[in-house]
Order: sequence, then structure tokens, then C-alpha cells
Amino acid sequence: MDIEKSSDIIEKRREKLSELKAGHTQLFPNNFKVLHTIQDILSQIRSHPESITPEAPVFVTAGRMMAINRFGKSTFIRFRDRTGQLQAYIKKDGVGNDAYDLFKQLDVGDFVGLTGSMFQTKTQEWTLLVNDIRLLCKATRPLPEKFHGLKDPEKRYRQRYIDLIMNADVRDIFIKRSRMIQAIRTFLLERDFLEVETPMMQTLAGGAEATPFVTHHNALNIDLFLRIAPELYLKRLVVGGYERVFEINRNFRNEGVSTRHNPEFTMLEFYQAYATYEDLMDLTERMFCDITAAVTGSTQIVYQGHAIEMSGKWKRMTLASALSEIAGIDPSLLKDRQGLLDLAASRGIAIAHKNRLGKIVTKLFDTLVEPHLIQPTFITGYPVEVSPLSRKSDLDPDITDRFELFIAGYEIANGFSELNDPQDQKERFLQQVADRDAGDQEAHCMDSDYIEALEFGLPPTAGEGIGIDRLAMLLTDSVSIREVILFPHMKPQTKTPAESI
RNA sequence: GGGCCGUUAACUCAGUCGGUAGAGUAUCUGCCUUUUAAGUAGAGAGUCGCUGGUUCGAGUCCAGCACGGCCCA
Repeated sequence: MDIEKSSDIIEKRREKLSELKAGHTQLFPNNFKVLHTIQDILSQIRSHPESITPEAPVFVTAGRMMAINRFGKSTFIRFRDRTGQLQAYIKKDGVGNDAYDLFKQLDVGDFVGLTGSMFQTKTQEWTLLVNDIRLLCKATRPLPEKFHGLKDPEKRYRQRYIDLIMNADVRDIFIKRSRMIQAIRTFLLERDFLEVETPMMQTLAGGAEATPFVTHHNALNIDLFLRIAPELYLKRLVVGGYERVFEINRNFRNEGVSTRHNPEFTMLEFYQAYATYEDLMDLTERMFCDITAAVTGSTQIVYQGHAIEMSGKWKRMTLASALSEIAGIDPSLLKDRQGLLDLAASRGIAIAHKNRLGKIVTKLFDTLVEPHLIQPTFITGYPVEVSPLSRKSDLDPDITDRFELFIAGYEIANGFSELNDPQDQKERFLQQVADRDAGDQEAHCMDSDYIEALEFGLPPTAGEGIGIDRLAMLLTDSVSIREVILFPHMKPQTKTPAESI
């Protein structure tokens, strides 16, 4: 926002500011000591109502004024702190003529420090009877209108602080998000996992199939990539002897922005030695059940009209059976590359013809099956071609010991038994390099340093990644990822010619 | 990347067939010592996203651009 841009309202407020300053009112003091939150005051009333009289006890509290109703010589205000909202009543004969005249200069949006006791109005509303009021911070810009609030999504995202001031449901989303992450942390710490941080800037961006952002280190004069996943570093830590590790942090992927994609997003990844992908499916069921209960108080959520039950055992099915049962594809077709390409073409699904079989199958699954998986469902049996870091199944060398979790039609988690055979891993990387040479920009690069780590020995391990933003969307019934990211990515606003001079 | 929609006062929104820009809230000046979107009398407030075009005349029609939203890839 251009600070020079001003309206008559802002001009008037600035004049008011100068007048207050000229009258020796301190506009931005910082020596007011808050002794009670609004919640403190209200709980005292609830627990000891007999102790409350219009004379005592005296509370010292502070907050932002959200509404002002003036009547000549007395005024009701509504103010808010982090714990809630309270009404206060200020009378000219209660605070004195000078203080009252000064108070008349204040606006909605200003912060005030209030001292007083509690009484009930004739409608029985508990109200702070103010005997001293202090300006703590003057707001020079007006808040949006009290009834309609702030709705413009662009302004809500760009100036999230106004959104948070005006919209209680938005405040609630980020409180829930914070509780959710806390619940995850607690769940993992209770199971002896160690929280770690691995590099955000990497010389080689691996661990996922995505295009990375590039940045440059001046002193070393090398390009670095923002990580697309922490996976390969976390597994190096398991090699190092930390048998259970997790990281909750940002990943960066250089792709389109949509209601489900932000260039930077938060992932949980965790790795557990001596576990299999099947152990992690069990663990995930318990984790999601715990988290949901911690955030919402129930194990059932409603997402976009769908009632979703998180507790109990979730459905598990293979990719192949999901394709035949849900998409109605003849199982005999699943090994027939050309047949699948024809089928995709007949259903209007665009697939690059050079793709290998596994990629075609997965693509068909994404479009034909994924949207139908509303209740929590584990899909297993992913093809080797799309799982370059997963252990091959002992029963079928074409598929891996891997699952993905779908809820409400979206992929929420991805886990597998880790490939710990360095020779096999090297061959998979070589295949990825070939895919990349064939034009697949998102295929892995060869990571010999990681192969070397595997050669020192990665114990049998299973790992999983969970999209934290997607999970937050689910638990807050949000359709857009921007609703669960405080400052979602926005293109810069272009200045008008007049402003840019 | 494609399609559709939006951008008008600080905020939420109207604006008819192309003819001098509207409302509510907010703001300012009054009255009002128990209000609840307080009431009441008055007043001020606009680069109609930007740049061009058509026209005697454009918020309105046309083109391009920017930003945003939704859907699709």
C-alpha cells in the first residue's frame, strides 16, 4: 500500500493526531501495564460472582476499540484483546472532564488501556465501569465497516492483518492450524521421534518430482535450489543413527498457483527405522484421529458438505483394484500400454505418448479415481516408475511398498518403505535421468552423495509425508489453500503512472 | 496456458437506452449519562483499475494491459 495515498478520513485523523500531540497527549506510550485479560475478568465473574461490586475489584486491562456508541456525556465502547471482547462504559463524571474530552477525540481502531470495575447494564450485560482511560496507540487509518466487514479477497490476502481484525472465522482458522501442528508434534514426540531441521537451500533438489526455484550464492558463486522435499536429508539422518526423525517445514515448488497450490507450502515428513509402510498406515490412522479430536473436539468433520469419519480402520485398496472398481477399467487392460492410451484419449485425458506404463496408470487414477475417494482411503501398489525412492514389493517387482492417503477427493499423505539397496537406488536414479533426458523436467537427478550414504547402511525404514496445508483445509472446511496460509503468494501490484514517478 | 466473472468514496454495494456520480456504514459539526448495526439534525468526501479507440458526449460500447476470483489444463 502506498502510504502517501490518503483520503479525507485519513487526512482528518492525521490532523487529529497533530492536535492531540500539541495538547501533550502521548500518542504511542509503552508504559501501561496490563494486569487482566478480558478472559481473566470474565472468569472471575463466573467463578466468584458474589465478589463483584461496582466499586471492586478494580481491573486493569487493554485492547483495541471495535465500536463506540457516544451519547454526549457518556459512552459505551466495545474493545477486544486476544482472549475476547468486552463492553466498557465511560461517563464524564466517572473519569473527569479533561479525560472525557480527550477520550472524545479517539476513534474505532485505537488501542486503549482501561481501569475500572464491573457492573451489569439494564440488559444484564457485564460491562467495565471505567474510572481511568489511556490512549495506548492511535490508528491513523479507519477500519472497514462494522456490519459488512472486509470481503474483497485480494485485500484480505494482501493485508491479512485487516482480515484478522475484522473476521472472527479467519482468526479461528489460524488458531486451529496452530493447534493442529502442535497436536502433530505432541503425537510424534510421545512416540520418541526427534524433531530436526534440514537444508532449505540445496545444491541438488531431490526427494520429489517437481521443478525447483533457483537462487544464487554470491560468495561461493554457485546456484542453489530451494528444496522441493527434505526426504533425502532425513534419511541420511536415519543412516546417522537417529532412528525416528521428523521435520515440519516449508517446501518450494516452481509451478502454477491455484486453489490447491501455493509456491511455498508446509510438509510434515517423518521416518521410522524398523517400520514398514503398513506400520505407517496404522500410525497415520491414529495420528489423524488424535489431531482431529485435538482441533475440533470430535473425530468427525464436515468438508464441503461431506461428513468424514476419521476414527477406526480406513479402507485400503490397491491402485489396480481402485481403477477397476471405481473407474470401471478392465483389469486386463492395466498392462496394455497402448490400450490405456486409447482409453485415456476416449475419455479426454491428455497423456504424453512417451510416458511409461506406470505413469499412464497413475495419471488415469488421478483423474478417474481420486475425486471419488471421500472417506479416508489408503491406495497401495504404486508402480515402480512413479516411485523412484520406494522399496520394491517382494511379491511383484513392478510395484512398490507404498501408499497414498486420500480424503475428500484429495491426496493428503504419501508413505513408503524406503529403498535402502544402494545398487537398486542407483538404477532407479539412472532411469530418472533417462526420463529427464526424454523431456520429463520433473524427473530426479542422479544424487551420488545420497547413494554413498545408503552404502553406509540405511536400516529398514518407512517414511511418510503429510501436506500440512491440505490437512488444515480439511479441518477448517476451506476450499482454497489461501484460506489456510496467512500470507499466500500474490503477484505484486503494479503502480499507476502517477505513483511510480 | 485457456474460458468465464469482477475492479465505482475508507468499507459493502447500486448505477436503467451512452447525457454533469448514488446509497448504507464510516468521517466531520450539533443534540443526547444504560447503548447493542443506538437515535437524531445537518455537511463534506470519487484518477469509476490503467492505456488507447469509437462518439458532440463513455462508469456504461470496443481493443489492449494489470491485479483478483472461480472453473479447466
